[in-house]
Amino acid sequence: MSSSSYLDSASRHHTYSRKQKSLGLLCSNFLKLYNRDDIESVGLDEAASKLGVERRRIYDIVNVLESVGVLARKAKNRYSWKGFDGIPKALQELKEEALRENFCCTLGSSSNYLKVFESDEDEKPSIEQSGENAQEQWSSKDYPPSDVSFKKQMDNRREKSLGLLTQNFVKLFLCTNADMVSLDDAARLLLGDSPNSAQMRNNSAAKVRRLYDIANVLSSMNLIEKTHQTDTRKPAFRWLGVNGKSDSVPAPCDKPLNVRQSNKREFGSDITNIDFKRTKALSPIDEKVIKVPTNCEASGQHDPMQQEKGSRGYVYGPFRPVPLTKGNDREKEKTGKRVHDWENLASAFRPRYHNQALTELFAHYMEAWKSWYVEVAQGTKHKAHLAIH
DNA sequence: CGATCCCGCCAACTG
DNA sequence: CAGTTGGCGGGATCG
Repeated sequence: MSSSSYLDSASRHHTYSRKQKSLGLLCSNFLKLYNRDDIESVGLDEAASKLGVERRRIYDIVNVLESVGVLARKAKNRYSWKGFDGIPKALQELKEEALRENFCCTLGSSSNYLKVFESDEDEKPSIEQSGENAQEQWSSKDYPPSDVSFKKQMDNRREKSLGLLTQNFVKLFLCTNADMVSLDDAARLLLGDSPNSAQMRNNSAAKVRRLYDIANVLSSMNLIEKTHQTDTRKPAFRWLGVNGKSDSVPAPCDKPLNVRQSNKREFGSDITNIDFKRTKALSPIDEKVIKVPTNCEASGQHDPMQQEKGSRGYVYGPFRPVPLTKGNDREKEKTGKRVHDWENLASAFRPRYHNQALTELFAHYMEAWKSWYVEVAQGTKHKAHLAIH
């Protein structure tokens, strides 16, 4: 019962908000749900139902998370959770791989493209067993050991995968000395847009969609930040690195500053993504397709309406302040204070508000704002002329 | 309008 | 062959 109230309220203020279903938000929720030390395995179905989204969406997230080392494919329907701790290593490997492949570039102006080759294999699973026999790569039970077997178009599919795209996207940052890349450049670079081959895969537009997808989940992890070129207003991405603190990125030289520390991003109010269809699915006869078992309290809850815009489009969902925790550290607190057992709760029924996380987030928002304010106050356009050019 | 990007069809890949 | 993965791009939303 009560499931109808969703539709009811949805149709009432027929306000379908795309923001509430964004990949980034979903990723945040995914992270909130699994980013704890007692997690070591993640099931796709499990995640999908807990988060209240279709399976397809989980794949999107999982793919990019895996590319960054947060997850590792363990088996069908199963991923092992590495957590944020896995990121540094993954990035390191990506960087090495990039160098090895001469992925590096000069990222010139828009007229300076460069192709991104993908030699053969991609990254190694994770563990490097003194590989003298590194032929244990992905799948391929026993591919022809003979020669490279022409082309080896193996993974013709993987060629254009979100995962690979993600890795290349990240490599872009790891290799470049400027940590800001515009959307177009990224698209151009990752596309392997050919110089004169006219209507080559002109789908740059199509690829851009993927880029947005990737950017969204990467953003939700605070690895990057969506912005725009300081004067061109052109959309761009800035590398933030692992948890705000510059990680192992080489380039310590140039690039003036860049207060790389802005934890923000609209984290959602509700972990579950109730199924408010887009306005179309008005299936006449078809029953309401509510996939979430639901029946949590279904009255006035949810209320997507009450969110207020932050200074720059960051929305805060309705959160519920919690007495406990003054948390100042995200991701794995040192003071192993055993909070609630959300894991269980989550299993029992759909979790709704993640008090603790939200509280922490709020603190971070404040912090981020402060730093921004300072940053802005001290010469708005000033640390701008770096990046691309 | 153009920039974003969600949705979900359906093909490729497993098992 | 059924189930799992996940390209791909139509078209709704956002700004």
